[in-house]
Amino acid sequence: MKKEVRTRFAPSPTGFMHIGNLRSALYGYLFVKKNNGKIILRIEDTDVERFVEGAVEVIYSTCDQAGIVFDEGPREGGPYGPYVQSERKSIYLEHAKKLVETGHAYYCFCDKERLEHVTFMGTKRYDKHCLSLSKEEVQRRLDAGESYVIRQNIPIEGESSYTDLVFGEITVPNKDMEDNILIKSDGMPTYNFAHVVDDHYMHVTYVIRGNEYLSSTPKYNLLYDAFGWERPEYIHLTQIMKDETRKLSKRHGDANFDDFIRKGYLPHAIVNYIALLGWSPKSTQEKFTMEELIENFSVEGLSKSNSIFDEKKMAWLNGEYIKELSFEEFYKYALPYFEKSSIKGRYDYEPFARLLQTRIEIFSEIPEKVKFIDEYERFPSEKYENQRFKIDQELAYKILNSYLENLEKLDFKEDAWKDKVKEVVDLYQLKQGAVYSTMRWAISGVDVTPGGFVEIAMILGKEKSIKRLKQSSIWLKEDLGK
RNA sequence: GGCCCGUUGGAGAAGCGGUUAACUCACAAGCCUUUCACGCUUGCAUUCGCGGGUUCGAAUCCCGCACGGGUCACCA
Repeated sequence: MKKEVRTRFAPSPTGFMHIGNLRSALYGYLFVKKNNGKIILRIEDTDVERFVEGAVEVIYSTCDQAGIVFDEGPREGGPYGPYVQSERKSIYLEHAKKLVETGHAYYCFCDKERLEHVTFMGTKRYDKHCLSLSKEEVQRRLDAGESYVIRQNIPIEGESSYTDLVFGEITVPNKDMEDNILIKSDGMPTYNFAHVVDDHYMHVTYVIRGNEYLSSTPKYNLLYDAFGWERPEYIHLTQIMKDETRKLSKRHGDANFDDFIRKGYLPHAIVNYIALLGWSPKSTQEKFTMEELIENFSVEGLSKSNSIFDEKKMAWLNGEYIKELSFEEFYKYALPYFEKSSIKGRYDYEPFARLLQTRIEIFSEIPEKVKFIDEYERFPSEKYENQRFKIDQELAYKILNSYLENLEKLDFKEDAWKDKVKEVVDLYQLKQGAVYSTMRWAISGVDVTPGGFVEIAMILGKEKSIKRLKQSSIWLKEDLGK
């Protein structure tokens, strides 16, 4: 009978959710949903010094937004709790003692000074010094209240191997593995030990985690063997990199889920993007709903080499999702960015929003795109040149001046301003685009605007529009040396 | 440095002994257009880190080298 698929996401509460972490959670979730299994959330807080208040909330809020739901965990409850390691402290000590009894572990009383100079088999490793202590000696020192740790007793001979579902067979010589600490002197277990006993008692059958554990996994398997427990399957995940040599980490900034949300990314766009970073579907599909990700996920598609994070591609994907939003949804997301922009409270946002929906990839572009409303600065006259419409500066100058003629008398109505364009078109026998292109430059002074000349003029109002057009005519005249 | 893992264009990647080496982003060119953007079309690896070998045939199998990552904590 095939064993039930159960995996876990086991972050330590550091206070933020790194994008690589999120991806591990995602893959675990996809794997489990695809195989009718369960995913549990376990908080690994055995490092008392690094604990951050509110960190568990950050983990949950991130996963909630990302659409990752756990079957068991501190919030969900479940039959194998508690799901927070600090609440399981006594279990670990008890199990470590069992290992001591069977000779798979031993007490160690070595102090820091000794540890600093110790070498073993030519390397700087613990030398099994305390392994040779007699039972009585150990008991005596324990009774005397000496500080101790419990170390795993790893054989010196032979080698250990296992099969990882993505990397294949991994073999590590036993002599290369150190007798690492299972129980720290503060009585807390180390990761190395705690996760093994938890995974066993939580019936975890698939361990999905970062590949920094790839070569230490044999040690953990030795622990499973020592207890007589069944070893789980392993799926080790590659790293997400900033560039070829650097990991994407919080130290470099911008790697947290929350940062991207704040920048104006849609949660699902982030999820979709990171799903594709290190995993590839059998088809050429790029956009996936969560259901489709589940449907298509398979460990064969998992990559064996690290991937470099490319925010440009994520932005593209985000833009695709933005275009799909209904206008109401778009407006809801966009609103805070308008509130942060220079037009805050002075214009109706809606016309801008309508124009912007197909023109931005991330919401944080909004303030920038709207800035031209207040800012109008001299720009190089070369900007008027347009190969397609065959415009040079000379022609731009003529167009501009013809347009300006009797402009004050004109009604400030959209149609009137459009008719004026036609007039100039006829005058010089041009394509409409030539006039619009010139006028858009003259009135905005920037490369990109939401909407064309007439839309901008309507937003700016008659007075401001005419003022800008006159100004641009003066600048152009100067540049032409007239 | 020892051990473990990896290496296909600028980025993500498909490819699993015979393909014109998919596809997406980026980039470039062109088309369309009342600007910009969207959209559309085309281009972008004569070659798969390098060198050998096996084979009629290698990105795909084998060996060596180089490069990159991971790991060697009372951190996880």
